[in-house]
Amino acid sequence: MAGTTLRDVAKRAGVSIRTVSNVVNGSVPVSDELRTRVQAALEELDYRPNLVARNLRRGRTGMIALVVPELDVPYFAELAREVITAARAHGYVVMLDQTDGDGERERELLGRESRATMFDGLLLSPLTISAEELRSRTNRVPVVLLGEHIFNGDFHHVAIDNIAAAREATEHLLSLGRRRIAAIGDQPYSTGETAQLRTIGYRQALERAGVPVDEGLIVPTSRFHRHFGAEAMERLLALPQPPDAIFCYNDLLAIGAMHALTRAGVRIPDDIAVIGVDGIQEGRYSSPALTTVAPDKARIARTAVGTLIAVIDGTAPPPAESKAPYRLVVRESTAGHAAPARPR
Amino acid sequence: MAGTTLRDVAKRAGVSIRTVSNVVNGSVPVSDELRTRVQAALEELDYRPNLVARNLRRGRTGMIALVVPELDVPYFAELAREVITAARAHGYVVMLDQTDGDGERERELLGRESRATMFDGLLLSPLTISAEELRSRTNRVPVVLLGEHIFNGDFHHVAIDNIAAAREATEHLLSLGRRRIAAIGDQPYSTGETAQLRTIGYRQALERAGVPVDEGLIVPTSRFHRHFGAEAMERLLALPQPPDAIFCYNDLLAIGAMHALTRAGVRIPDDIAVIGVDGIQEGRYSSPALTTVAPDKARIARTAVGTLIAVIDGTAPPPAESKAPYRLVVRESTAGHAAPARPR
DNA sequence: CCCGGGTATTGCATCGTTGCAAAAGGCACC
DNA sequence: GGTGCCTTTTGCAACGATGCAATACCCGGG
Repeated sequence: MAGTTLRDVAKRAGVSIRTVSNVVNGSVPVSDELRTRVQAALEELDYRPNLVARNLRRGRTGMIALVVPELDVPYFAELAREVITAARAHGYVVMLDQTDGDGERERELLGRESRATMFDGLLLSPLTISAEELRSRTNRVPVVLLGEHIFNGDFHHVAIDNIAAAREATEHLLSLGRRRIAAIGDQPYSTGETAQLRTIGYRQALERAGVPVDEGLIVPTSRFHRHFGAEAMERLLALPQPPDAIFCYNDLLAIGAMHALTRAGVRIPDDIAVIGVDGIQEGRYSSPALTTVAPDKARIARTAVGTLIAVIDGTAPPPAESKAPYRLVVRESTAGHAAPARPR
Repeated sequence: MAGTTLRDVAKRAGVSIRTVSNVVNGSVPVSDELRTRVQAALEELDYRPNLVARNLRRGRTGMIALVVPELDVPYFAELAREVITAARAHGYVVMLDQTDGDGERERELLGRESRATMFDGLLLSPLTISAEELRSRTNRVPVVLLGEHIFNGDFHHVAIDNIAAAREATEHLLSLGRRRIAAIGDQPYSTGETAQLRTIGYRQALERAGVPVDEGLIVPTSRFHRHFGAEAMERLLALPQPPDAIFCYNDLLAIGAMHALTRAGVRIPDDIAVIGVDGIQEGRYSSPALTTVAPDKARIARTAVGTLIAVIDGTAPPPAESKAPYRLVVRESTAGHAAPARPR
């Protein structure tokens, strides 16, 4: 049951434990004769270093944790993939955990009995936890935050400019000549910072264009899932004067909204144009294909991982906010059925 | 930098290290007086147990690894979510890794320098690695395999009955009166075991119904992504006599195929009916909503995690194949536009 | 033949925790 | 008052690896 240890190999090769260690690590020179003998013993006994022991001794585990609300939300899955790739490039592996958007779960993560001590650092996509709590709880575990959640400079933080992104999305709809533009996804309560920023951007665009804001066209949703997008859309369709375009705060809401529109026989984009945010792969193959504001996930992941590792190594500058790039990807849901499908 | 240790707390409370440990673990009785004093010291110094040290001492890490080809493939993301939930119920956390379907990466996972020793067990969804390699490389690391990949009883293994599932999918299309049924997703080469099983089921259904198999309607795809589904569909549409139904080997292929159909102006299901496999959430909100054979992912996850932990604890029966349940979920892509959208 | 200087090898301590078993303390009973 | 038993507390060793510094070895030069 127990694995082979350095001691076993040493005994077998007739050398000291330390010499075997030297052969394994290659840091200290070892004579050809002994190296050969030791390597043979390593092979024969199929030695694998016990990483737990190594980690204890070295004081580092080579693991970082990525904590997201839900893994089966495509944005997070796609981001996770990029984070894993970025971390691997630095020799780190990634432990994934999901909080289900449950504040309790987020707090537990940082609590007394948390596993946080097993990781060299934490990438956190916080949903409900406050800056205050975070500050008081993360005792010198390096942390980098992902996504907007208003923070005051205590933490490194990687996100897109949500206000600008929302403004550009709305401006795109305005540029099509639409004037009754609805917004789906506001969260006007304490933990909906990201949503609130997007609402600000939406208002800015309308105001700049001189279009009055109709508060009835701003539909809040409790979460950013397809189902709530469909529900909100149905409510909007029931209005005496329905909108002619929809800005959804993420792609899942948009896909739900389009589902409701299609079922209701409304033509997209002819009757109502739809735009989302996130740039998930799903939107490329939806019918119609979804126009979206796509954050550069690979860039976000690289920046976040790079920053986290700098914090771990103690070479990081003081905490700062890093704005990640994004781009508008125009597809059928705002541009008619002309755009060709693109291969992956 | 270094965290507070038991030694620090002990010094502060004026007791032995061991007593502090007893208070922290609660396993051994401690007098009220000392407990109070120790707890105060724990609070003041904000002690967090060093899990790496604890793991080394206990010989267990409480971590299992889940290795999948790609995290941003919805099926795996959804499965991962269930695995994390199931593992948590047993007090385990899950480390996620992806191999990108790269055999090298899979092999590296089990090699000399792998991190496998950090985990109590491995859940592996192998894509290209062979049973032979696996057997020779996994030295007493408990392993449970997910998904079909032909194995000969050396490993615990959780999967649906792919032949039966494919047969039922095809039979569903037959029951609609369709006779020219195409199959998208065959992989007639060494590492495409899952696909090959589905092809067998497809053939069985046709044969039982007395429908001759048209080899030209079986379209292989290198991978199970939306893009390849669309590509395959285009090829089928170019046939002199196109099919009237499509069995796609997974939902992503089906969504790609539907995308191509919609662009080509083909009506679904009126002209061509489409069915997939996997039961991913995306299919509920696609236009049209996708009929699918949905494996019970929660059940798969619970069974796999439960089995793995049994292996870890040494209480597992000998390796066996465990067949997970699945069900046919009929939606618009085979049943017209009658089915109501269901909330999540 | 002895010594200096470089390289190769080794022993010891340590990372922070827990298992084990012995020591210390308290109490009741003879 | 001494003995034995039970409870609480403690010391020591160990998990398996690596950092440090001391030792052993080898060679050339005086």
